[in-house]
Amino acid sequence: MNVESMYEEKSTSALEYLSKSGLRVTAARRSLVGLLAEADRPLSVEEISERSDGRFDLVTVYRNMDVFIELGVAQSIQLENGKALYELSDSDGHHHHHIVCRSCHKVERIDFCMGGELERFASQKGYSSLKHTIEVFGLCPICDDGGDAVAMAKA
Amino acid sequence: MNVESMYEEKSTSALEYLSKSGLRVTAARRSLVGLLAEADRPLSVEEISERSDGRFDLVTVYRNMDVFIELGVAQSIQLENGKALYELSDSDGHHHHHIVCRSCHKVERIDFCMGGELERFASQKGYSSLKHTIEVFGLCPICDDGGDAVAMAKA
DNA sequence: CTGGATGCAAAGTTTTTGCACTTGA
DNA sequence: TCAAGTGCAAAAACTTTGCATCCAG
Repeated sequence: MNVESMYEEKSTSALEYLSKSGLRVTAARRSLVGLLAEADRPLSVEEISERSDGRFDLVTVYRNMDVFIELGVAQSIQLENGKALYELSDSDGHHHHHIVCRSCHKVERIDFCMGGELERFASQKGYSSLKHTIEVFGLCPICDDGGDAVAMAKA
Repeated sequence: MNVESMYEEKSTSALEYLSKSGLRVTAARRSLVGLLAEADRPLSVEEISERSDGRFDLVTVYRNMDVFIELGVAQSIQLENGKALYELSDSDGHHHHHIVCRSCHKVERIDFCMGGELERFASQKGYSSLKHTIEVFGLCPICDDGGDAVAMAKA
């Protein structure tokens, strides 16, 4: 399978799920899902808006990201500064986490998840509808070198 | 040791650390640290402000929480909605995480941390200055019962 | 003393809301 | 058809900045 058809599959399954859930597959939602599917990394609201090229409004991003997350079609990463990045969920339900560079905001995927134990613990405590977030923040190799220089430039 | 002296110890060690770091121990910082030490759970900026009873300004909360976090004296929890809660770090450097009820926002402490493996992984990838966040979100036993009722009321 | 810290007011940023219009099912 | 979804504009919520004043060291 080539890369394009992978994106297509990801989009299609997300849109089908919307439809099955009784929600409409609008032009804006097609674009939004497509754009997220093609992105090689989680995007901020601002980035999504930039890449939309006027096909839909900022408000539509906010409203639909809420919808997508509620539905489980997308998920968000909360950065240290309170801003969020969004990405489509893996269609196979596979769960993963991220390493985020706190300087350049590059996001690297960590393809394993150790949340099971945590959720089991929470479950024992009587909690339901569990979700979890696990993110690692650090300086990536590139920014680590440049880091001191940047710090000095600011001083 | 009674509860009050525990709070006192927590505050004192945080304030001493400020001082050692060359920062001033002001009245506002005393209050702020004291208030966080006495709280039985992480607080939002709004809650901190409410509990300050006019002893310091909202701006002072923002500015000092940044300082405290930079220093490692406090840490934040990013909620699903992008808002943050703040708490003093354990003075022994012991690391812990939380279960947050997504309905009533009650926060329960999870007294173990499985972040070591993650940070090791990130470290191997060349990342430095690592930190991680692990939070579990769910409905607490109380809200789980009420949950349906609330959902119906909204519909 | 004096530079770090604070308070107040004002600006900047991000997110939500209201409402008329459009459109997918 | 006609409610769900959208865009625009305006409001609300949240956070940061500038600057005069204050006070901890």
